[in-house]
Parts: sequence; C-alpha cells; structure tokens
Amino acid sequence: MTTASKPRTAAKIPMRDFSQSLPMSLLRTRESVMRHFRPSLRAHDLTEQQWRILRALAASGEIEVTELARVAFLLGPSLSRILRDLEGRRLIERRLLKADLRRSIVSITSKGLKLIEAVAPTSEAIYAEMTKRFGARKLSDLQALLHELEAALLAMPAADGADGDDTGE
Amino acid sequence: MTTASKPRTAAKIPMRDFSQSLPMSLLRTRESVMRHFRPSLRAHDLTEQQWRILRALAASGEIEVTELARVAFLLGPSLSRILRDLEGRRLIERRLLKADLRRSIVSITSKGLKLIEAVAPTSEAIYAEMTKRFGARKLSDLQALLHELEAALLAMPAADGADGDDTGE
DNA sequence: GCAAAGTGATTAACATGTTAAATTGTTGCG
DNA sequence: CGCAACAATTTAACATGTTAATCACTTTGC
Repeated sequence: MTTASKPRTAAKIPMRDFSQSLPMSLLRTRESVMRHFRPSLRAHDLTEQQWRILRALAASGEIEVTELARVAFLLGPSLSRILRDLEGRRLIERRLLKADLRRSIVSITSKGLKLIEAVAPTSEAIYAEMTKRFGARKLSDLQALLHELEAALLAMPAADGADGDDTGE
Repeated sequence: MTTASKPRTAAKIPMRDFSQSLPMSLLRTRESVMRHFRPSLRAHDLTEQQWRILRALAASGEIEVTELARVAFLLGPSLSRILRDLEGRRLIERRLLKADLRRSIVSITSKGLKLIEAVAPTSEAIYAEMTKRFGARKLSDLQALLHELEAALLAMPAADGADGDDTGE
C-alpha cells in the first residue's frame, strides 16, 4: 500500500462501511453488467438509453410518450431529447393523436427494427455467457430478490427532508 | 407511411422481455432505494455523488484523487468538478504531494464532518427501516449475490464491438 | 542532462439525470 | 362562450456520465 495515513476521521457516528452500502452495490453490479454491453451498442452508435427506447418500442409497438417514459425508465426531459435525436436518425416516428393534440404516439421504423436485429444477436450472446458464468438459478434468485426489494420499498412511505436537527417548522 | 399501426412489432429475434433485463432490474431497484435517501440529502444541499465523496473521505481520511475516484465509483472528470465545488464550500481540502506535484491529497474538513454527522442519523434510520421491511437475511443474501455476480463478470472477458455483421478487420 | 514516453489530474464536448418553468392543448363550469 | 384549472410535452438550467484531448509533471533511455 501507499502511505497509509491513519484513518484519522473516526466518525462518531457508526455508519455502515461505505463501499458495502446497498446503493453502491447495486451501482457497481449494474456497471459490471453494462460494461459488457456498451462496446456492442457503441459499435452501432447507440447509447444505453437509446437502446432502451428502441427495445421498448420493438416490444410494445405504438406507445404514448408518457407510457414510453415509464417503460424505458427515463424522465420526460431525457426522453424528449432522445426522441428528437432518434427521429432525426429515422429510427423512430411520431404522430399526433387526433383525439388529443397534446399527446403523441411513438413507433419504431423499419430502419430502427433493422438496427435492433443487428444488435440483438451479440446482446443475447453476452447475456447467455453471463448466465452461464453466474448460473441460471442464481440469476433468477437475484432477479427475484431485486423485485421483492423494489416492492418492499415501494410500500415504504417516502420520508421528507426533515431531520430533527432543525428547529422545526 | 407510418409503418401501419400493426398490433405489435413481433421481433424476429426473440429477446428477453425488456423490462426484465438485468440492467433494468438493477436500475429500477437502485432507484427505488435512492428515492428514500434523496430528500434527506437534498435538505442538506447534497447530491448523491457529493455524499458518496464525503462518506468515502470520512471513512478513509486522507486519500489521493485517483483512489477516491475508485472508492466513490466516480469517473475522473466528474470527481474533478465535484471536488472543485466541495472545496469552494469548504467541505473538503486539497494539498499537493511534495513528492509528486501531479498528485494531490484530499481530506474532509471539520465542516464536512459536521455535515455528515447531521445527515447520518436520518440516513441510518432509513436504512434500518428498509432492513426491517425487507428482512436482514434477504438483504444479506442480495448483497452476496450482487458481489458474486460482480466477481463473475469481472472474470468475463470484455468483448469488443465486433458483431459479425461487419466485415471485421 | 534531455527528449520521448508515461502518469495524474483537469478541461472540453456532448449526452443524460433532475427539478422547475414554460408551452400548448383540454376540460369543467359559471 | 370565456376563462380558470388541469394535463402532456418540451424547454431551461444546472449537475453528472462518458470519452477524448490537454496540461503538468515524472520517469526512462540514451
């Protein structure tokens, strides 16, 4: 090791080892997964989010923007920018809903579908290799736990920013 | 025209249900966790990344920038910007290493420590509530699987962008 | 010693995350 | 009808993610 300076910041408050916090674990694991997919996406000039959108469109056909945001797990503003770009590249199309001109319907073009078909095999191969290395059983256990945790936290009321250190309202 | 409003885009390539892909699961779960922590951080004018840096510094004392980037799981450019900001707020300090003027050592200030002490109780309380709702055993099972997967993927060679559709080189 | 190669950190440039505000269109109601 | 409240989407503004380039400094080989 390099100069091991004393961990002179013995926090008075005992906090979980930072590197083992749940958000960090989830972040690191996700990155270790994405690291394998990014090169293939990049070879086709796609970012991870653009790929999510194309995948979602291929799976659901026509879909409204708000619903697409929910499915692809993107916030409205991000989605708005990305759709503008993908539309410019003719990978998706938009049309207004006659019944409500505020809404628009997004769909993937045949060019977009071709792109998916070009990327999917590599993507699936990587996923298969991951499954093989990690174990199909453990993978499905992991998925189950992730979903359970998500459900448990959804049911947990969101605390506001009040701390108790403040003087109160 | 609009590629018809066919019911679905029956992809020729069978891909895993998009919403169940591992990266999506990890992303959604992480977000469901962070959703509970963000209000408290925000109440103290801290972003998630700034908090990670302060936590890392509190845990490790003095540390070089590169090592801090590794521990806090941030890329150099992000870290560089955030450190500039945190230094401006007097939450951290930097000093050059005499032995190598390219490097600098970062440490948390007493003001930074006080901020941590102000946030930590709420943070720990939230974590405790999560553990209670999800179950300590399942939480530790999940952590173990996450680490195992991370390790398995670290050992997996990173494929480059070659697809087979390209002419290759 | 010194020029070339290497390393740590920052800057640049562009995409996305995130919250707030603006825009445009719809609806409900007097 | 006319207008206030509401809703879907986009724009704005700023922070971070991401890759490439740059800057400053160090090491290496001659």
